Amino acid sequence: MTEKGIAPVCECEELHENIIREREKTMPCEETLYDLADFFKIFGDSTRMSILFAIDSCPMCVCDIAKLLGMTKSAVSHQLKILRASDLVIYKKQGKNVIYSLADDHVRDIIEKALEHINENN
Amino acid sequence: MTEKGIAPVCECEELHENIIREREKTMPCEETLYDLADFFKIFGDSTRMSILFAIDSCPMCVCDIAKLLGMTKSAVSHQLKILRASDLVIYKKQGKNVIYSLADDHVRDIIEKALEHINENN
DNA sequence: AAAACGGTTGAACAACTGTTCAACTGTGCG
DNA sequence: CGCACAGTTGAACAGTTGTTCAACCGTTTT
Repeated sequence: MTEKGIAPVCECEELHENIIREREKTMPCEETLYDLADFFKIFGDSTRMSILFAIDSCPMCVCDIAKLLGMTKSAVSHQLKILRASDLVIYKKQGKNVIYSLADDHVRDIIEKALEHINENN
Repeated sequence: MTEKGIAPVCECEELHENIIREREKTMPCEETLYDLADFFKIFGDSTRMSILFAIDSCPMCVCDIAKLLGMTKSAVSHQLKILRASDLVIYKKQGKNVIYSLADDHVRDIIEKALEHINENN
């Protein structure tokens, strides 16, 4: 509560005030921060991560994804909707089936980097 | 419900069964999937994203971060704890202050890739 | 020693998120 | 046509998550 308001009371104010002002200029706009967070939120679920790995280099229909992951079609479909909305997957209809595949290589690149970090820090 | 059980009833079973079996072998182990998701979950919050940008190339104390982002010290500290646990930030004590900075360059790389994707897809 | 400040922590609450369930659409086949 | 199946969708429920609040610890200053 004491941190709020126009007049901060922290004693180090005079010392670090310039640092804060400096940083304020180089900070990305709020919209970018939200976009970034929303983007990463998609990857922050093991189900969606599984789906991405499943269809990586091997397009699959919803039914097969569900069977592979041991989930209901409904649950998979809900997650695919989210992945679609983020342009991470594309799909094409093939008779009764809907075949999903990865949208582009960014997904692979990002996951690659993440694996590097995880492996380095056990 | 119909999807569960040992005997899948999906008609396309015979056709795609081999695809599923193939994919099952190349799927990462469950632990890796959870680790990946947990890792990305950290980035999936605009507050934590803001903190990462704030201390990027400019180490800051908790108090300054709080003032810069217009948050309480408590809220910032809670998030820093999560970032610490994921080895994304490091810190050193300096008198009364605790100075936080980015742990390594992976963070920058990953955010870079994400920005690419976002900018391409509007 | 006492006061002041930076920082951390746990509990509580509100907001969000993922799965389930049931109902529905659309395509293919007998 | 009518049935079976693939897939989607909205509501509901349970589990998770982020912020607030209050109390606390450690260091510095007077």
